[in-house]
Amino acid sequence: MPEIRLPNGDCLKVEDGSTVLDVAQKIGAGLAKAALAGRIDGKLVDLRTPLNQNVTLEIVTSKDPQADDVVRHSAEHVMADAVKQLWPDVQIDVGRTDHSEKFQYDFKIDRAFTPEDLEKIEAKMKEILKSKAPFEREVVTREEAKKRLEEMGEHLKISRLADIPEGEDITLFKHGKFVDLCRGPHVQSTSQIGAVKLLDSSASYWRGDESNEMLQRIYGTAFGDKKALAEYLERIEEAKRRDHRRIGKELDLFSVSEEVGPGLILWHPKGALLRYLIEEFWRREHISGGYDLVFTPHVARAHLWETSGHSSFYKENMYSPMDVEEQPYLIKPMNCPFHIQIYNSKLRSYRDLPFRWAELGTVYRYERSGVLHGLLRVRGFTQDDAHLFVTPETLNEEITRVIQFMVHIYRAMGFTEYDIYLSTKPEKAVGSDEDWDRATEALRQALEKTELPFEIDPGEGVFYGPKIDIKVRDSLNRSWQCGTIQVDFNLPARFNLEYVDKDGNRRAPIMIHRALLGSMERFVGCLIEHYAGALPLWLSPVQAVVLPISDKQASYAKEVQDQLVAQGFRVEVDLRSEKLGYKIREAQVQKIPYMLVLGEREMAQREVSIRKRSGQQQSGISLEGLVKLFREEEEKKICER
RNA sequence: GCCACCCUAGCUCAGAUGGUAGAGCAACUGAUUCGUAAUCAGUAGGUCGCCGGUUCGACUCCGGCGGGUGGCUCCA
Repeated sequence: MPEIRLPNGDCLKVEDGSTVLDVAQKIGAGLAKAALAGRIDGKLVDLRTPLNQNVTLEIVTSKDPQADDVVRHSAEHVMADAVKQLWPDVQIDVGRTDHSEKFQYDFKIDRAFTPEDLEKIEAKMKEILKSKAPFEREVVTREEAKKRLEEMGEHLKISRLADIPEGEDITLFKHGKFVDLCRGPHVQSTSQIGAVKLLDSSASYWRGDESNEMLQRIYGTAFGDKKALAEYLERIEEAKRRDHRRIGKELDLFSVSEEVGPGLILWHPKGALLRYLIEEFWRREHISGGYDLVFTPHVARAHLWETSGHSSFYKENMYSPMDVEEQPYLIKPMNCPFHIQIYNSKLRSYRDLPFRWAELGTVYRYERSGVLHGLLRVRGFTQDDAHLFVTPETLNEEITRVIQFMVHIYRAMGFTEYDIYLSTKPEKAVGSDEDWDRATEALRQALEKTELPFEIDPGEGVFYGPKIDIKVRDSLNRSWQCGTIQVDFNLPARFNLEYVDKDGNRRAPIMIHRALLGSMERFVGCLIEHYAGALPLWLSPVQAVVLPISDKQASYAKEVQDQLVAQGFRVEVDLRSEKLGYKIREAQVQKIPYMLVLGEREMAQREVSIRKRSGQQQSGISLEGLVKLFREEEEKKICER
């Protein structure tokens, strides 16, 4: 008789063949009713999983962080069921529930689902939920599973059978008449899926490979109750309101012109000012952080890219060569070979190392039309790049230093939470396994030293080396790929980089490639969404607008503007003969941090009244007081929203 | 690039079944001088993304191209 250990420390003896659900029933009827899944030794399992050995078991109810995943996974089955009922010839592939609050399922069908189809499917799903069909689990042999799937005409699914490792139970899950090859976990019955909503449909390649046929994928979400769904939909609306493309237009920050070409950003004056402010901060911090700034050209002879390996390993992202006096030249997709040329311009000594060379380097990469997206994915962008040339002795120390510097910069920009990934050797790669191991190990050790939590992302490194990717979390808890740190033994070898060591021997330096913000384009897009356009004072293109109540205060208004401008602030004045409410609304829509209201009173006292974009008001502020207030807020870099 | 959808005034959007277009906001002009998110009136503004086809006639139907959106794949 297996012994089951419970979270409260209790031990429970159960009969052979008892399931997770049986245990829930034994502990309490109420708990059994609320049970959505189990967790055995930390791993999520289906309620119907038999307990054959001594384990630690936790019953997952709606309060569990993973509860929604179970609900969504169950909804996946319900959706596949609904689609099969509506289109009996459809073949199901697989579903997926990730942690993005969505589930999906792929279908082989010779049409694309329309929004009306989704409505029909959703209606059918709701019928199924009402039917309160219980989920049933059946363990079968491989042959039996194959036979059953063949009978159902699920040929795509049969190929998935081969993915199940030998020795693992092959389980079929059934609710109503619908049977699916699946591992679970599922809720007890469809009635526990409180709310479903289909979100979208699109095509996707079978097994994610673009040489395969396309399947139709439907995305949906599900929650235990309707309130949670409503909150989710509200979050989606909020994300739409913050869309940097929308805010970028509203605040007149940037645009893309069909005439110029897709993925090529035009920075309008206010957007350019925002970028300038970030860049100035970036340059100052780099100089004080031990970096040197460099500038390099936008094109180089094709030969340079052959030496670097880009011509073979990065070809699909590079634009066609141009002819310059019968020599082929290429537009740069990366800055590294140029910095390498600077390194190679003279003989280097170990005493000179490390070099830390930073450049806001504009690169051009061919991105397929379908992937372009606002400022986040473009064809021409400026990386906040740097290359460090270091000796093996200081490699780890330098990586640690880069990570710490990066965190410092992110904090200043208002980002305090990160997801960090260590990406290892990809399939297409240059260099020996030994170098790759050394480089990967260096990154890992540096990360461990900083005590920042990270995950391994296998096979996701760049062709010349492994990397650390840093994603910042925004105010909606979404994560954005920004920084990257890469260790590289390959380019130094390809370009024969060397330095003279203490003993007089020549050795190869190691390169660290790194970008913190990623690119100015992406980072500004990210900032806009993080702050919903309400940028902190130090980054606001317009920091304050002076609003005289009537024409009588016009000259005083200009005087206030002039004085603040003279103090280095970015201040506008609205002299139009509009009512105060109108001017405030406009400033509010423009997300200007401070509105300075001037009427008879203020003019007489030579003061201003302030209204923050938060709605907060304060009157009787002297100009000196205002300057002090602004300076302090700029210094803090923190934004009140 | 692939799949689906979309493209009407600067912006947001209306415009069954084919008969060459409208609203709100913005802009401009005038009046208003009004204390914390929209004062009133008037004016102007569109070869309905582009090219071709069908038709007596196309913003509406068909085809091609361009651009966009959501995915797939890829990525700073």
